[in-house]
Amino acid sequence: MEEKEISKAVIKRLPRYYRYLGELLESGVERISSNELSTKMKVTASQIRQDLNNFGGFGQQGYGYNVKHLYTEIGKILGLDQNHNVIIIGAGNLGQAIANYGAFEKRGFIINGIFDVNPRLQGVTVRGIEIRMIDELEQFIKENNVQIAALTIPKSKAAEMADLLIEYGVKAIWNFAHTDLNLPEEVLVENVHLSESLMRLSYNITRYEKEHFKD
Amino acid sequence: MEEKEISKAVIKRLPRYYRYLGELLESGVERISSNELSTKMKVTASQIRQDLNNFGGFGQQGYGYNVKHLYTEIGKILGLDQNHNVIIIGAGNLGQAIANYGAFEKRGFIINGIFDVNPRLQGVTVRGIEIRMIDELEQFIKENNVQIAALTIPKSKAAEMADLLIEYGVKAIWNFAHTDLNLPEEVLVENVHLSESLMRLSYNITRYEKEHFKD
DNA sequence: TAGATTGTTAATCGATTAACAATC
DNA sequence: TAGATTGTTAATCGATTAACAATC
Repeated sequence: MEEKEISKAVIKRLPRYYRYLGELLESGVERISSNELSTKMKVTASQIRQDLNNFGGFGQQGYGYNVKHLYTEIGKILGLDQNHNVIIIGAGNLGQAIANYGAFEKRGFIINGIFDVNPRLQGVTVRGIEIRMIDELEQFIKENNVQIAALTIPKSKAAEMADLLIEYGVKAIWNFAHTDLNLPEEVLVENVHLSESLMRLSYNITRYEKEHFKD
Repeated sequence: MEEKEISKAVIKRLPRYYRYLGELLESGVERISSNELSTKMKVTASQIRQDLNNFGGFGQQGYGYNVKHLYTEIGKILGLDQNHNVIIIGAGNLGQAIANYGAFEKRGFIINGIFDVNPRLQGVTVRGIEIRMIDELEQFIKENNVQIAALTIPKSKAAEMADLLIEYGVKAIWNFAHTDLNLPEEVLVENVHLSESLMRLSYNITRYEKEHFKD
């Protein structure tokens, strides 16, 4: 069975579909057409149909899409029907923010460990999760089948720590450090570069000001 | 003078160029060719030259690009040569993480206020910045010429708060709430949807597992 | 059956890469 | 001047949108 490669652009949009469908589901909507959804989401109906058809025919001519069914199916595609064990490396504000955000657990992302280098934090708990020291890392990853590590440490330490995490068996890194990690191809990395996001905002402010107050 | 519209794809890449050039500068590199940079950044040299030429001819034939000069120029394009006043709405872990991240100030993003609804936090300081109550918001925005608001509150309150911020004069919103804000066209919004980022990671893990352990 | 809406092919648009003349 | 490398045009590739036959 030849799996056709799904483009990154499509994958990037999937979680947003999932979010909108979840909200529709909550508000009791049973079915929706690509056209109605396109109005809500401000994308073209054509794109919605094209995107969904990458994964199968979820709709029905003359009817549209069943919200509950589509929601479930996209959830499966995104792997949200399975649990993922997550650890957080770095118990600073950002690490704690992630640990405290309950909605992740609801989606199957189980945070079962937080690690830090600061000995003062040893044993402190965040949302019931004990902060551990790095010397426990290897054993913990292996014993708890940890798949994802959220990396919320300064960039100076990030590359080294990422190597270690991969060596110990982590499969994917959610990287909040402001640097690119150079890891083997099979390691999955999702970067969250907040400073880059802020710079894009700054670019747009600057351009807007130039356009409107040029003199 | 007719400004040609710069594509979003290009703008998205600019901060990454800026980061790499900053690192080169720090390590004392004086000049670099599109080819060398392309190797470091894992993009094509052609793309680098095309991207930069949207903004002007920063290079020199036979020489390449002067690192210092290019760094400065990209900084200007991104608006990092000017200060931007930022407030944070929501003094939770995420809000505090942003407040505590010193590198933003270095880039001209001056955090001069943090707001929350929790009266217990009134007067508490984060990195020397006092947490204020929402009833002070309007006056504060106007008196301090606040351009950017980082929105780190639960999604149930986000839309309403965003409307308020715009009404009070904020020009741009850095949105961390897991929802889309429907604001007037001229308001600039940069979304950071962490749950969507995590879902993309989950998608890739799931697909990877299917490919390698299909049976 | 008539109406609605999908799934899918074809057309368009935009972004990336390749190529090379210009020029330092 | 010869070599290197840009700036820029042309070619390719991929993603989005439009159109419509299939079908519920």
